Amino acid sequence: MHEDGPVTTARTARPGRARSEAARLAILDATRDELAERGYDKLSLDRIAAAAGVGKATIYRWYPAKAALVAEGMLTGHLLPHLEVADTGDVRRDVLDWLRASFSTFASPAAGGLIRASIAATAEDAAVAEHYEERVTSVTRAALLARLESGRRARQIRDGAPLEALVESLIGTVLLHVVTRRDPGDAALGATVELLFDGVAARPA
Amino acid sequence: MHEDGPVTTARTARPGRARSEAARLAILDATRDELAERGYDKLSLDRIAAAAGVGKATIYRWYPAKAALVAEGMLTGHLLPHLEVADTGDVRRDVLDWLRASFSTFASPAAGGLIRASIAATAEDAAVAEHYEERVTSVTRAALLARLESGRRARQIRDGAPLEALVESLIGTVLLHVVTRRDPGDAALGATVELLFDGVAARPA
Amino acid sequence: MHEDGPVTTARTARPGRARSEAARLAILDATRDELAERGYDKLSLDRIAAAAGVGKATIYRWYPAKAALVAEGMLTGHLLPHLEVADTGDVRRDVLDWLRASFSTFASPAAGGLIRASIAATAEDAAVAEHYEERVTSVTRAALLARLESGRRARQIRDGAPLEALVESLIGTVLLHVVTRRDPGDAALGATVELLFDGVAARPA
Amino acid sequence: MHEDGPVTTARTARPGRARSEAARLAILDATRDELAERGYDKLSLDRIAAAAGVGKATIYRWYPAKAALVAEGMLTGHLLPHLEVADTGDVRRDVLDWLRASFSTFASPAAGGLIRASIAATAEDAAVAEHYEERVTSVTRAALLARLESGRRARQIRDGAPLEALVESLIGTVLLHVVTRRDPGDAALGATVELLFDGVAARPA
DNA sequence: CAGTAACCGAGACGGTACGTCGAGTCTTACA
DNA sequence: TGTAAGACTCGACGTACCGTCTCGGTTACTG
Repeated sequence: MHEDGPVTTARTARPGRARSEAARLAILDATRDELAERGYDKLSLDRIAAAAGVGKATIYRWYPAKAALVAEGMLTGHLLPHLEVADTGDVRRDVLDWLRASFSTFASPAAGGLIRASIAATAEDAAVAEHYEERVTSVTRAALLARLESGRRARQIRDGAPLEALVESLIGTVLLHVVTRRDPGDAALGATVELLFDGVAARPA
Repeated sequence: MHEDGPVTTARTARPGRARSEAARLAILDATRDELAERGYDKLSLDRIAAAAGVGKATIYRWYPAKAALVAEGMLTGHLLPHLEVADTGDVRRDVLDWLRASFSTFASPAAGGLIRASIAATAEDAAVAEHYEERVTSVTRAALLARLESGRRARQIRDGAPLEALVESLIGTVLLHVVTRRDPGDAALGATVELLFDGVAARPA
Repeated sequence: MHEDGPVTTARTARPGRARSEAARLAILDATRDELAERGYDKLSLDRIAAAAGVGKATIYRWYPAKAALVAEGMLTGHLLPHLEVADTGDVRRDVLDWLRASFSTFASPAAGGLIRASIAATAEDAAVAEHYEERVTSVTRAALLARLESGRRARQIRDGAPLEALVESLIGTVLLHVVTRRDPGDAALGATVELLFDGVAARPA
Repeated sequence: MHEDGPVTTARTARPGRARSEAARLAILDATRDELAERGYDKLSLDRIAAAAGVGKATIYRWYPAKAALVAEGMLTGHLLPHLEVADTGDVRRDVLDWLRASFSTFASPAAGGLIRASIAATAEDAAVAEHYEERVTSVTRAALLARLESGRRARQIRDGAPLEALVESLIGTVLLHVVTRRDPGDAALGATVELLFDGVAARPA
């Protein structure tokens, strides 16, 4: 009656020197700095390696290509900050605050450069796009959707409202302004919230 | 590449050649093909020059850098198709049709690759972003806005409605799906139109 | 692209910028310095390119590989000095002087390093060996042979003497000492000349 | 004899696992194969380690550097075959046979590649050159010299003949042909022997 | 006979150099 | 004199090795 044999060693104990998590994190940090400073297509793996104090081969040992490195950085939160959606009880106000926070975050050169680099990487590479969707956008999407559903339960949002479409419009609006580098005034953000909650259709009297 | 007609008059003119517009158009065509096939950051001016039958110096005579070439290509319509906004009298339907046409256009690999390359170029380079906004987005923006104002005059849209915000949401929604390569079903497009016209707010009975 | 141009452009007048002879010479000079300092297998094309003020691609435009670069340097005399064989009327003395000059030349670190690097390149690569034989060894061989034949005409060397074998022995002796870095004394050089002229066989009384 | 405790470790046996002679021999065999196949400067310790079924650190535990490995391989006879000098009573014939055997051995691709790799290593590295001289060349030198002195005792070689110079010429001639990859005919070997025994000087009648 | 110290295969590490390719500039021959 | 062709410098790419440093694990001497 032997218990579990060497089965547990099957996965964790490879031969050879263990891979250095410290090196991996140094690479991601250096990548974030380079991306913020120079953008995606000016990214140089030579510079990243030098800045991280790492051999170039180590980068390729972890990530097969430049795009994968950027993708990994995004999904581990090393590159992009996470924005919470508050719940004050007033769903319109919480959505507006999220919009304001998003725009003020991405208005800074560093965060703006990072997000634009991520968008460029996403636009260039389908695999990166998938990572981005799964690990970044979907988190934001879910957070917004949860807040909206909470608002519906609070009877601030009507039953049957197209909440998914609302989320897409919110994120899309932010994305559009980030890409075109336009800064909407606070009034425009208010107008967006008005639009999404009240619509534009003429009301039958 | 074609021959200019009145070649025989060359004696009276200055020595040298006067054929330039054909080369310029060949460059733009080759750029469009390369962008659609390989994307922005894999764009090679050597390949473009070879494909256009043109010397590299000729490209630099017109465009100071790679980003400027892409920007110029976009604003002359060589890269991106222009989508009309119809006016059937029913503004909801016309907006929905524009959404459908946009998605079906960008779902094709060629047009999708082009628009994603443009987005990457835009995200990389502020000057390209400005060009893009001035010559491409603003055209679409104006066309949509004109249709919406026409709808307001027809009493299908209420006075004081945030039409600019609506336009941003529409374009942003399209942009988001293009970048993430997700294909919304037709039902989702209908939900987006419903959202933008009717809002989500609970109505006072 | 049409082909009704003058046929006379066939070989000498290619289109495009002419290849820079100055760059080629700078490459060879830098190669010589690197070889003398570090030897053949520590030779770095990056360093050569930097020292010559030349792009690495330019080196590869001229020479397909490291070995070919070294071979070309040798055959153009950029790497190895040429040693003359004097003709004072006394063939033994002239041969001895050539031996002395050869050893004193190759005893210096710079010339010794160069010749050893050339030997390493020759030993590594058959194509280099062929170049070396055709352009370097054969010149020395011919010069020595000419002097020996002149000595035979002066009745200092017997008819039917194996002059080619003598040349091989002379060059081989020099090569052996260069490779093993041993410095024969002057007496040993004299003994070599005595050997080659008088032989070792016992004489019938 | 009481104060210093661990002095007794001066015995041959150290604590810990003994070094594996089998691993050392596998390394030398793999080195020989790699050298014959690819030459000295393409030698890869990674490949040697893999071929020998040995960790790279084991190689460095035995040999401090690539050059030392090659040197050690040469002096243990793992890399180069040893050529005997026969003694049939006829010294001219024995020398000629040694020359023939040397050339026929080094004419084979494997032995030729090995000897050329050794020459390259020797030319590159002074320490290797010293090893080579001490353990390889000097053995051949001594064997040839012994045979020549035996010939002198048999009155086939005159007293006072420069035997060391003869040995240098013989080895140098072989070396020269190995490096330049030229194959002398049998007649040329005969001419070399004639040269070394009879000289080239005109004889006073 | 249990400890333990040096060994072992394996392979990741920081580096250096490779040979290729692309950007943007400059030069030559031709039209 | 403008254009194609293409060589130029510069610099990044992704790969291969070097020589070193861990890993987990294996002998074989020692206490």
